[in-house]
Amino acid sequence: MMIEMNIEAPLKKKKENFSEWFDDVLQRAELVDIRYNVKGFVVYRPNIMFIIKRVYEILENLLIEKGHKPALFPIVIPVSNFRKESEHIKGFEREVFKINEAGGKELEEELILRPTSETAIYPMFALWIRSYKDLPMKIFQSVSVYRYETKATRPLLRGREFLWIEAHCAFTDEESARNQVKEDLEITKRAFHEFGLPFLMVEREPYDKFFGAVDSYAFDTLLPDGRVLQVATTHYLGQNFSNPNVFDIKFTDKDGIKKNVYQTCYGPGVSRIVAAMISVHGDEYGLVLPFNVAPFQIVIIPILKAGKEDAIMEKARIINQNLLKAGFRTILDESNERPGEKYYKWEMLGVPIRIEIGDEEVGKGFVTIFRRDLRSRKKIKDEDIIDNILNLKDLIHEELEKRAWDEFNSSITSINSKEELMRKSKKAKIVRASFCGRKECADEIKAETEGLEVRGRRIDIKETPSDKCFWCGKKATHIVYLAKAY
RNA sequence: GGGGUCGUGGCCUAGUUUGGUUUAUGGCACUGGCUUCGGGCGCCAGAGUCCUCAAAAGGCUGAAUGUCGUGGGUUCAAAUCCCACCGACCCCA
Repeated sequence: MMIEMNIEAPLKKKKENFSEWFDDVLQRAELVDIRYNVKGFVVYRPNIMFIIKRVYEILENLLIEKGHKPALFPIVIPVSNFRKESEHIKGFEREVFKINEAGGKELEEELILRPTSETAIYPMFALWIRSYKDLPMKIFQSVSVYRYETKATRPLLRGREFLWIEAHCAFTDEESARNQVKEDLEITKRAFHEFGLPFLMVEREPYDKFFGAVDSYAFDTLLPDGRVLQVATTHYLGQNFSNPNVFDIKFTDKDGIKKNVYQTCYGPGVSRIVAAMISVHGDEYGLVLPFNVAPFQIVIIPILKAGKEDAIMEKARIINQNLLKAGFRTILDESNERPGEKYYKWEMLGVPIRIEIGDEEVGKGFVTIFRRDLRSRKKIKDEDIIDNILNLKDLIHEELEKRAWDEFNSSITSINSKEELMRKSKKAKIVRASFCGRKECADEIKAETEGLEVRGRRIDIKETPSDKCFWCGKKATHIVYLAKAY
């Protein structure tokens, strides 16, 4: 049974002005406070930290399951470490924070705040790795990193401090390292399944690689304003960092010969993943969280009536206890607010399921179960509550994920020519086209289309291009996806 | 990197055009009370930048001084005009 509700929404529709909606929901749900007085830095408030901790937990568990071990490296890196890999330094030096003074004295050697930790971790790898028996070495850390972004900063989407996990691995040979990249992709796919987020899994074009990588792979998701957001990357580093001219990470192999390791690194962006979940699933009533991510999965609202308070509260407490025993994260809202006020509050925070218990529920032996995603109600008999929720949680997740993927897939438009692109450019969010692979072509596209970027080629499926590049008409080598990006 | 718009109590907003009658308008949120609860109801009252002083805590009262992002300037007089800085948003490269 569904009940139609014509209730004024606290937020505007996100499709009308995503930017405004996003800022508004961050404030109304008390997620981040942007008033901290340093540009590009925000305060993460409790409501979002509970979500962030769940995201970390999901990703860390997947990594640990695959044999990664946690570690924690210093936030400061000596400039001399940082300069060792020439491409790496070239890419990052313009956006690092530097410390050159402490205790009122100039430091002997300048330190940087990690923009990423290759140059902090790999010198230690060089000390730790001695034998092929030490390999593979798989280490990760959950930290914040610092980049002096010059483009406009946005809370969660692009900050000068952001949260992520970085996993760093070393192997005896190229094949093992390349397999690690595949494993990283699998981990990301599984995690994104939990998050209910759609993605494009691509290999970045050669000129668009991570600074210091041999090959770069990335996950892009799509925000409601039509721009894509890179939410995770994994890189095959080869021996770029391990060779004798850089960190010289070497081991003695079975054959007694000293060899340099092959490496990979992997970085899912936690701030951005949370931003994407907020943006993709949320609506004009606030957050909509996937069941497994939600810090609270079920909220129980007692609706008191004069003279019946005790019976109503007792039923609410019993049901709360039973749900806790069944393993759900629940909360019983016993505050003095009116029921309507509680509905708005918990809907804003995205709790997937709400159970309402009032006089009628007590008298007739049922509860009212409300789904946050559809905002619909059903009456469920007391004895069926647990079964119903077990069923409902899968259903909710399935539908949430499907809605997101449908929206995502319908945003991809295939294009055969420049003219077609210009004609459809208003509608097309993600563009699929045959491409020549030249950087000059990509630059030209970006300049002439208000920022459409070549994001790369898909790696989950093989796609055969037609013979001509859609833009320049020269020979096409592969199919790429293009989008405006954050 | 270039250009534009903007910054007023916790949040949003009126006032800026034409400097003075503003001890800054209204709403939300907040505090106390009534209301006792099926979508954030209604009514009453309060407080609402910061600091200092007097009075034994709190409350209350009174006084001086200040206040519209920060600092400086013009002026008898500045939220309002000018300059610089900081920050936000949008557009372009």
